[in-house]
Amino acid sequence: MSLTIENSEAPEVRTLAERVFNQLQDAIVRGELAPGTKITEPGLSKVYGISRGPLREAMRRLETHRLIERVPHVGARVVKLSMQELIELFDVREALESMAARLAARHMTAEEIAGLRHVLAVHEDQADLKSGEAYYQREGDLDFHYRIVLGSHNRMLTTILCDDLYYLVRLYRTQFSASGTRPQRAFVEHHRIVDAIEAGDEELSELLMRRHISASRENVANRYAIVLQQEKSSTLSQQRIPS
Amino acid sequence: MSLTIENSEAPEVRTLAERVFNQLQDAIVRGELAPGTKITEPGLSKVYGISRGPLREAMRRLETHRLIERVPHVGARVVKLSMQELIELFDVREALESMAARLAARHMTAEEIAGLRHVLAVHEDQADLKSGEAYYQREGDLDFHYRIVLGSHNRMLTTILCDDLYYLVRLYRTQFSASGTRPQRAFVEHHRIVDAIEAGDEELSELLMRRHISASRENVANRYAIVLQQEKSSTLSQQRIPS
DNA sequence: ACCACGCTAATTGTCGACAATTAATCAACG
DNA sequence: CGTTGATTAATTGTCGACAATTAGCGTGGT
Repeated sequence: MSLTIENSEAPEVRTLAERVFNQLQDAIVRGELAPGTKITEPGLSKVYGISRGPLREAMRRLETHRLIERVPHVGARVVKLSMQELIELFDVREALESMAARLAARHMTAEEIAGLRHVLAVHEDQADLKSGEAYYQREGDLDFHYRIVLGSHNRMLTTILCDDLYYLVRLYRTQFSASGTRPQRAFVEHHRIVDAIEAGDEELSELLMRRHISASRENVANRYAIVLQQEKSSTLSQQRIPS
Repeated sequence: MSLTIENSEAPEVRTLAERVFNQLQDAIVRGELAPGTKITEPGLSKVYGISRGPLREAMRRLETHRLIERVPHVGARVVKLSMQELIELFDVREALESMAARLAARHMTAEEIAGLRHVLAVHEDQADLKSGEAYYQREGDLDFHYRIVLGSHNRMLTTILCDDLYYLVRLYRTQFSASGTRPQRAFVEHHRIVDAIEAGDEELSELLMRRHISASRENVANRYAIVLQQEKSSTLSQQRIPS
């Protein structure tokens, strides 16, 4: 019947390494494993009840996804994210996703565009319910970008963005606990991007996506600057209690 | 003097897995392992005289670099490159390297720019010696792009381009045995890009790099179209010899 | 009191063997 | 003769143990 849909509730990842990789990935992205936490192979192998073999493979995959950092003969620890790297991530996203929008304008099918508009509608309703909160909006925003990347019909681009970078995006959002964009403006921008894609306007699609992500970066940068100042003053007020 | 050059002849890869990974990577990129060749763990472990443990790790790294393709419980084989994927690679490069050029115009130091001009000069001399051949020119061209990416001072961008994609670029060049650009025009374009970077003109640097890679893509596409036609007629003439 | 050296404990790197899954061959049947 | 089925061989996935390297700690000397 279908080619890619699994038959029942358990798609059953074929290998232990893959399963523990997914579990660890989720644990890191959701913040259950704090950044900077040292990861030890015997420890995790006991926790997950598997041998060190598959676990090493899972850790190697986590390393390539930049969710953990390893140094030979020393060990691995969950990535500690810095503002510098967050800006870098936004620059990479700006480059890749603007290209994705251009290709989406060229290749996206009518069905895919319809799905995109549907996501946007649901997205908007949720934000109406809890206006300002924009909690579920994060996943909606991610879904929006995700679908445009898929719409580029560029396998390499899709792999880099969806398999390699989006986990980092989510990790940043949890660690900095900041929603990337204000719903109001983001909605408008999202709609304009879809309009451009539907019109097949490659140049405009690319330009709008570029501005959209650039605005996100500026917004996050400003938020973070404020947080930095708050922590700074807070630290100063607590200086009377050393150590 | 330089940041990325190792201190002597043997930087001493600390682990067996890393060494065999480098060896396999070289073997694949240089074409010693033909595309589509099936890779078997016991076989390679005997060839390289190591156990299957480190070898599996090396193969996993090769997989993430897209140099081999693996399917669970079945095996791995060297990537078979298609024209479709080559175009995809060029699109990704266009997006990332144009961003790199923009950031390079913003962040590149005087020393780095001087090094870039030096590469261009050597590059040109070699092409003067063996005009038309453009054999060493490939490495020179790669070195040029490499340095601009480093000049972006964006660690994430550098990792994606230099560690993940450039091996694929080299692999494509060996498999299709086609130098990406004609030396004449490439030289001019390279010089203009460096000029723009030195002038700190972000917009122009990005635009020129984008055109440069786009032109490369068109050139390769045309060459490949010709090769396709040749093979087509050649196959037709050999149809009298089946099997 | 401070620095240097050696030792110990823990973790990573590596190895060989066993179990599970897959693909292919061969035989039997329609 | 084609097709289906089971058996067999090979490869991958997994495991536990051993070796190598590192970091921390304690001791001794200056």
